[in-house]
Amino acid sequence: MRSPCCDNRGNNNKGAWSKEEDQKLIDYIRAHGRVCWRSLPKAAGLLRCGKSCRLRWINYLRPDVKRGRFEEDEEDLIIKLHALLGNRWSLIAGRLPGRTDNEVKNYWNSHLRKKLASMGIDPDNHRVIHNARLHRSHSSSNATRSSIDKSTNGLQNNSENGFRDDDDLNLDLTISLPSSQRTGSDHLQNTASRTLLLFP
DNA sequence: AACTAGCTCAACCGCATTCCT
DNA sequence: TAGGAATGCGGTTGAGCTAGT
Repeated sequence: MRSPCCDNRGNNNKGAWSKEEDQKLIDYIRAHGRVCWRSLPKAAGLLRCGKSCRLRWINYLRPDVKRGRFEEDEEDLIIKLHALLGNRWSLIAGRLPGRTDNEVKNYWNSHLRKKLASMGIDPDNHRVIHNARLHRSHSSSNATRSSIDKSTNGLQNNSENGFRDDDDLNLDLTISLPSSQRTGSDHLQNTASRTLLLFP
């Protein structure tokens, strides 16, 4: 029905990007700005599909991409946001300047899932596993855990907001983007009355 | 030194959503 | 308003690296 967004006719490169390809993409975007991704590869002389170029730019080549280890406060923020938003990686990443959705997703799956599990918290729904052995010896784990307790249990028990104890955490939210990305229409709005301001 | 298991992360894939005519 | 094109998103894969045996 719909034609594939990438024509896999066999003349497109796949796999890791070479330095030359990176440079071509950087040079082209510097010269022309962000144009149509579909036409970019041809115009830039790249044997890649537009999707691949977009991903490479957003996740790796963008000048404002922050690389390296996640700070402890970033970890806590990811955990809190995941408790509220679920696997909405792009929304979570939008709250972490310089981080990409792919990076956050990878970090969640490789580090934070295990961290929460080791603390006796189900990483999928952020609820305490009652019969789990809790490891409270690690100080950062304690801090993280207590923050999660506040954010999740606090929500669950927030009767004045009308939340029931068994309310699902997959809430509808009103979320404003970081100021650098915000536009007049750039926000998600829910029609229900449950509005959580994630940050004051 | 050689092998293996586990981990990390860049990249791919397919579906969903938005945009445009 | 419908339908196709373009873009965005989240799940998954696999290559490369490292630690353990």
